[in-house]
Amino acid sequence: MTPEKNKIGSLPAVRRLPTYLHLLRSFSESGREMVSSTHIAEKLKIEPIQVRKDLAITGIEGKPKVGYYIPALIDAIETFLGWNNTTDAFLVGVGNLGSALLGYEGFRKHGLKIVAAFDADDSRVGQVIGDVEVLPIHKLSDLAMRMHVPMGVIAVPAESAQSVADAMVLGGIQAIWNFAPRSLDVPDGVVVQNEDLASGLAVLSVKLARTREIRETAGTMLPAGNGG
Amino acid sequence: MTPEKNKIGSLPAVRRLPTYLHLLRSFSESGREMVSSTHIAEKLKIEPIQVRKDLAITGIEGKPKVGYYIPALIDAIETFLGWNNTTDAFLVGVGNLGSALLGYEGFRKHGLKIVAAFDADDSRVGQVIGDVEVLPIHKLSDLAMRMHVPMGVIAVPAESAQSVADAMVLGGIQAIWNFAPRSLDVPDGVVVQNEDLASGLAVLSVKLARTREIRETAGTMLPAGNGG
DNA sequence: TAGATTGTTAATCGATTAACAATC
DNA sequence: TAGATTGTTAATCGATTAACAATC
Repeated sequence: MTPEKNKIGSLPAVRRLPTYLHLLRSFSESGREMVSSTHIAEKLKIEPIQVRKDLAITGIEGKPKVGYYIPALIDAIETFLGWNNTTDAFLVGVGNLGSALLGYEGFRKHGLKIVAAFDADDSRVGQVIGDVEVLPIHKLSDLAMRMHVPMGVIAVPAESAQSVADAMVLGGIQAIWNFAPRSLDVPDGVVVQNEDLASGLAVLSVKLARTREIRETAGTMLPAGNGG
Repeated sequence: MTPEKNKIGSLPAVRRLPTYLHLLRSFSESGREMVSSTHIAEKLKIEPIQVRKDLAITGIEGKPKVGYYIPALIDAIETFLGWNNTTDAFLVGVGNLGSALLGYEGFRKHGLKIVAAFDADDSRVGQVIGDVEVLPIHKLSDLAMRMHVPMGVIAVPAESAQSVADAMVLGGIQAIWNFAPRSLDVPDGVVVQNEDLASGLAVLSVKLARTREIRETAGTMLPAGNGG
């Protein structure tokens, strides 16, 4: 009954929440007020029951026959994710990916504010990317401690990821968003989210290979393709 | 028995394969030849049985008591993912993220080669990023058709993602790696992999909130923090 | 009211984990 | 040989889907 009990929600459901949020915001911008699970499901090509189950973890309640009140739903998702409060973060590694993350305005809408960037490469130190100056990596721990920064983003090569994580832990950082393709050793109480882009590519590669097989098999089974 | 029957493997398992691959390559570089599931599991902090199950989808077989022969294992994973052949791809949208993807050398190791980039913004057309010149978006369909490009990468804002997908489909592209935060309408036979960075951030945000709750609860239950 | 939609409770499905025989 | 590790078959766990009573 009470919204937001100690529900955590299944992780797959949590992963889907930002997708709902995007859609709801676009509905909201086009002046819409109410939406049903059926309609959301159609747009996202999933099942209505899954939509209702997913939204339930935020504590929101809809109205039978009517659906959900969009502003309340947006607020419920944002609150559940903690995205209506800003979380400060340090980013380490201002190569291609790091610079892209630093320059991405959209994180603001996700409550994430990168307040400082670091790099081990002296030639990058002093650069200003986005609004942020790149600082030498050895200043990270101390600064994180003094600023009580809760989150760190790792965008360095695999080889240096662990040492960066160590520095973050030393600085009291509690959550690490890790874009380096290797697993990190951190003490209990520090949470890590690995974001290996190669995972998505792996799935896509396998799917592509499969559709090709199907296509070829179909080809040998028919007299001829309906050629062009 | 025969390696690579029509096994597809569970998607979560496929997502983990690149992680194994990274680790195995680093073992390989340090001159190692054999590895057991136990050892892989330790490094990645997962269960040995999961490692064996995951590796089994590639068709590889290990030897009792000894483990797996690393070069064969690397080859099996690469073959399963199709990463030992190069897949050509077009990338659309050379903003922050698009440029980062374009500049990322590591995709070569994943069999992905971005052979052309496109943008709707005239001021970006003609720029050279990585080795690739940025072309006007209206050339995409025709060029994709002539070059038989199988894969497209979408790195444009949500609003223009669908029209880019349409152009890709028109050009005969069969697999779309979509970094725009919205779902795409594509015909049957075209596969889409959505890569919404916000999903990972959502999970991390919820985990962080949870650890904080635990910390605070623990705080109220103890006489005092072991201060500093 | 009648009907559409929610939210709960149960059933199914798939992935992970456990147990253990086979084997080098 | 003895023992460690694989790979198979079974059990558990969790997420998705289905069925349906509650309700605006």
